[in-house]
Amino acid sequence: MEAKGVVQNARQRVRAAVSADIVAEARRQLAEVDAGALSLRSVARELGMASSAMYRYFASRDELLTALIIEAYDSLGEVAETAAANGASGFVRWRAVCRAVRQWALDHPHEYVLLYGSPVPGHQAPEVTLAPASRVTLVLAGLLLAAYRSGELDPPAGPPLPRSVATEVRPVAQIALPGVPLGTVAQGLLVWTQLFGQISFEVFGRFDGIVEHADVLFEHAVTIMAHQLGLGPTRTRP
Amino acid sequence: MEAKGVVQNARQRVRAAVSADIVAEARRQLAEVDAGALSLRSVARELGMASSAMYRYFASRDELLTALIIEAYDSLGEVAETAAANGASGFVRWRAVCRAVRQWALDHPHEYVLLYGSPVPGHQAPEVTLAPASRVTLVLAGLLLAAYRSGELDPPAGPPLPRSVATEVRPVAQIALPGVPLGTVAQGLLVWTQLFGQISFEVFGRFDGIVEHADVLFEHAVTIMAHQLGLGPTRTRP
DNA sequence: CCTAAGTCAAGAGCGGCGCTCATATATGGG
DNA sequence: CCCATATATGAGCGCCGCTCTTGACTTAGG
Repeated sequence: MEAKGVVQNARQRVRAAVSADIVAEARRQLAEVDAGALSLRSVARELGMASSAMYRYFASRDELLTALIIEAYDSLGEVAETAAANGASGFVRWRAVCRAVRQWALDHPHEYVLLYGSPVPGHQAPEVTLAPASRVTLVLAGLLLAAYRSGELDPPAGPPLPRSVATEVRPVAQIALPGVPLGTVAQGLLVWTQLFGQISFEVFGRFDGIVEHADVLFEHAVTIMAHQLGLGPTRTRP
Repeated sequence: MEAKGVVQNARQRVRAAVSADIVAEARRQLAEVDAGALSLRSVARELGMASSAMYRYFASRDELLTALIIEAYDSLGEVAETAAANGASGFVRWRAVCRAVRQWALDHPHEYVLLYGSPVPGHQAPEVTLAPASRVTLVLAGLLLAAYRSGELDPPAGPPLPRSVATEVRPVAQIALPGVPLGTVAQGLLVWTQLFGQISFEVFGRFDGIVEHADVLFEHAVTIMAHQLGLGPTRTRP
């Protein structure tokens, strides 16, 4: 067992560099071609190395895709965290995160598809992606929790929460939103799917010919969702 | 120019039959493998014909996929239309359609992915898919319109509708929901994305490890969405 | 300093893919 | 019946992911 410091010997150093180059080139190609069409051989060709040499760095095409997925999740997660960092009210922070996630999706459509589209042919999300994948979700949950604790949150409106839903939602609440009313937690889950449903429809082109300015609808959706969460902007000053 | 009747000569007859066989076999394989992995050669192999013979029936793999997409849209559309056909109230019909669409998605996950997942590698939705694709949407719109006309619909609640959203939504309203308040139309669009966002999250496995019984959450989502539309079950008898 | 171990890139090769094309075979209408 | 025409075939091209052998290079130890 050796001392594991940041300092690496020359071998590890060049290995890490080549590995990074491969991922970078793959990410570059992902901007031009979709994940299904991304090929190891093409990446190798562009890097001037034999395709077989790839397998010293990634055991399979799947593993390279996994690296790209992690990178993308981290990129999106950072964007979301940055957006959530500042903001006078919970609503403002919520809106900032929504806008940031949408903008990232529009800026990196192929990577968004990689994360939130249909599972890539044959690709099963491995364990290692779970943590980076949860960053965005945790940002949203943190936002809601902070708003609740600062008393910004209206109690859940609308129909009463069925017992079955309360039971279903309780574990989530205990882990991510302790103390928050279960009705609000349930709304949080619904809003979570709605947010990504909205973005996915736009990125996947499902609004084409139906909604011309998706940004206008998105802004409205953000407001409505905030309202559903009890995060209305009208309540900033009681 | 010949007389175009239903009666076909033997050539056309066998051609149509073979074509149908190809689509059927492809659909069968789609239940086992995802769209990206579906191959012409495999279908041909199973049908006992040369792979090159496929190209007499479908100009490309893309065209076969298009045929499958149309078939799937029609299958889903019919399910939705059937579900919407009966029901005492708008809410009951709405719920029936939601449940039917979800169930179809769970029963045909690969086909659902084909329709509502990320666009298949290189595949651009061709003109011919537009009509079948809109069947489900039209069912939902028809439902809403009928509920409005029968006076079942509560006026839109929540924050007032910004002018920009009203402008954006007006064309949709004129085409599909004439007379319906624009606030409700906007809600309709949001609920539309939310419905498929919810189903997509479930089919794509995004609830794994977070929500155990997605059906419970779905039922709740259906209720909440109805409430947002002004279709609450509490208002069935004024 | 020289050798043995460990690491790496390269190239050939396997089977599968979409797709094309020249060629052979039925088959139906005149 | 005969021939134009629709249909089926198999070889082949250039991709793909992936494996395996081979040779070269770096590193560490005697």
